[in-house]
Amino acid sequence: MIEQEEEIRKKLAEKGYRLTKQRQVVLEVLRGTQSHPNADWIYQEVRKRMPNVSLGTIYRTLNVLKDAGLIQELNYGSSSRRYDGKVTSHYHITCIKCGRVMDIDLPPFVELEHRAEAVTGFKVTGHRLEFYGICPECYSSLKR
Amino acid sequence: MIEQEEEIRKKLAEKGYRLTKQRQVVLEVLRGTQSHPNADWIYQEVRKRMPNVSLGTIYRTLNVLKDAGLIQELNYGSSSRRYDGKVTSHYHITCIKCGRVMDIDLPPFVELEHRAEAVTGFKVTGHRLEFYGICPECYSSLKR
DNA sequence: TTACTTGCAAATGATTTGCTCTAAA
DNA sequence: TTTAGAGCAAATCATTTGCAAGTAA
Repeated sequence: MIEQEEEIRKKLAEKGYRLTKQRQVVLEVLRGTQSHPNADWIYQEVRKRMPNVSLGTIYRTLNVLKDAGLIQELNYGSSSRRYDGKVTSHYHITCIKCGRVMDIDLPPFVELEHRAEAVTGFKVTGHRLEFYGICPECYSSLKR
Repeated sequence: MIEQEEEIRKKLAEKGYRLTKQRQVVLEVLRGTQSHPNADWIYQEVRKRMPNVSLGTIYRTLNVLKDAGLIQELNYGSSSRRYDGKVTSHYHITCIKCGRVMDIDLPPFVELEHRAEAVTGFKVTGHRLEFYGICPECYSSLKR
């Protein structure tokens, strides 16, 4: 399930980074949650295993992991950036009541990029699609 | 072309806001540009016409105009929020080389929301779709 | 007249950075 | 052994807020 340590080391090395204990733990924390946490939440989790880690290291680590293609950054919407241990392209939906972010099980709509390319003249390299709505829990509490 | 002053006043009044000179000028600046500027750029522009305006007022004004539905906030991606004088729903494309943001002339894909709703169980209220790519200018300079 | 708004400056929150020491390769 | 990385604290950047004075309705 979890990517081999050597695989991770290799991806880091390609960008000139080393594999450190801190980077390993951040990655494990991110892969071990369904939530899409921000730096501070990750910091609290990592501290449980490494009490001396600093928030600055968390930020630096997240940028390194992102640069190495090991994690994904989801910074649209809220005031702080959120991270995702999944790197395969997929969409998210945010609950406008409780702020929860969920993965959406839909394949990427590549045809959207073709249409954008045709209309703009840009060489389109990617897209981001974010849905907003009310989650089942919040929806039922609205009716109560 | 430009919405009537009374129309603007009405939209503000619906939310309990007054129409002030500052709000008028910010709105005019935003409607008078094709770019999708951030608060600081708007501040510089407004200062040309109102030298005593403060940056705090710009921020407050942008939030008021957004709340009244007179402008749109585009805060995904870059470190500072960008604003758009158009409120009709449309998509954007960002050049990953020069940072330019352009409007895309495509109708909203409402069927995407239906598919997300079917898959997640959320009551979907909206979506945001952002494209990334290389603009024609940057693309041709790459080949030089 | 009376709230709502402004300008100003200080405060806040998220993220980055400089520096010295530590540890990965 | 060499050089990237960690921890700590200070710095930075974008945005918000408290307050006294100004102004739209």
